[in-house]
Amino acid sequence: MSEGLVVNKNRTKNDLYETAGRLFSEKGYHGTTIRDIASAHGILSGSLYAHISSKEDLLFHLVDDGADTFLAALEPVVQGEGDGLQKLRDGLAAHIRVVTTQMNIAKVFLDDWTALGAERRKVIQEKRDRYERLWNQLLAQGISQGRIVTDHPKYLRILLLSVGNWVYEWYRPDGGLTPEALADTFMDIVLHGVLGRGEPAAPSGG
Amino acid sequence: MSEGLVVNKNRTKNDLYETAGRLFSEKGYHGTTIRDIASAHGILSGSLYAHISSKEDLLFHLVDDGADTFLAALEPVVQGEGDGLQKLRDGLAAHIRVVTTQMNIAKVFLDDWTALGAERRKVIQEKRDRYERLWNQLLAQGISQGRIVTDHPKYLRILLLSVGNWVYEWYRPDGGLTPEALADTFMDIVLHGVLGRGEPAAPSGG
DNA sequence: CCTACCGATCGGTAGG
DNA sequence: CCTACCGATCGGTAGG
Repeated sequence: MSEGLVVNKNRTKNDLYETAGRLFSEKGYHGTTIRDIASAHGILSGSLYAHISSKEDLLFHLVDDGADTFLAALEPVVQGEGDGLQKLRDGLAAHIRVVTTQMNIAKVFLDDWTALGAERRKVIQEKRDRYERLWNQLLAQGISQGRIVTDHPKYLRILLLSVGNWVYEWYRPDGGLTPEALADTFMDIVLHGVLGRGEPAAPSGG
Repeated sequence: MSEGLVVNKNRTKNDLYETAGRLFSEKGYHGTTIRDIASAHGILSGSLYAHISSKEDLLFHLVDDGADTFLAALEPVVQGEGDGLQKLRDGLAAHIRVVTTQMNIAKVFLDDWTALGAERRKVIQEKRDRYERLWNQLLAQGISQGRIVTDHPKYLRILLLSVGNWVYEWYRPDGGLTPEALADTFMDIVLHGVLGRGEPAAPSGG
């Protein structure tokens, strides 16, 4: 019965990653000090090294976790059966769901991975490439089914990922659209276009 | 006649801003030291302070310059006469032109402005708000002319700016599309959509 | 996880 | 723009 009172105990490594992720997301990797992280975690800076071996270790863990999260969200969509249009929408929703529900990890993955040393950056670059290939597959499926028609699949991919990535810059969890509603809204624009039937304005003086 | 030999002299403040902009863009504000900048500029770190009064001064100048550059590019488009569709395309082209031809300034403006102190961040926030309002005006013009039809003008603006901003993450000046061609490609997708005439896949087992 | 500390580097200054 | 430097803070360690 007294276990409800046990707070601030039994902090796990996950707490530490969460704290670091929040701070890196807010102030960037280089803008966050070891002492910031330790202080937010409620310990002294030297004590951090009982859990990690370097600041960059912390960054790599978060970035790698971010990469895996995006991959794990998209892979079942690409491999699934069904209509290519629906799958594309599901892919965008999966991406936006990661960005909105794991905003810190997504932001650190997207923004701070370049702070990694060459070797670890290469590991992440490979996962980024894999993620891009998954998107190409997803688009290729919709195109081969005739559900998507475009002369510029590459720029359609760039457009979708741009809009999906940029979500972390403006999205606020409280009171906004759900990730699914967001994906639907963006997909509606991209699928049907926004061109009206109005005529071009007459050249002035004509 | 000997003036052709006078090199590495007469460095101006603009050289310094360019150097700082390049380094901030590459490694971020916090990832760049005063000594990095001085060294790339060919002087010692203490000598920088003959030109600037603090590292944050340097950042503010670059970010503010970036804000003004985006505003100056978009304002004539919004105020100009003509077809709302063409103006929207011109607005996107103007934005992408800034990002691609002044990539360092654009990146520092978009990425590093949050490193500013509260007061200066507020100055930039106001210019960001102004820029957003300009985009809303531009969209409203196209909508009132009936050239643009959408239930979600806010998300159309977000989509266009997302795709415009993210350009700095992947664009490489050599061998890529021109800013105008890029804007045309993205606008084509957004105006006409990419929905094919294919039928939805039949439910499996149906 | 703390005490106590390390060498290196940070942004910045005085005086020329 | 250099010489010569400052106090503060950085990431990290030894020993408990």
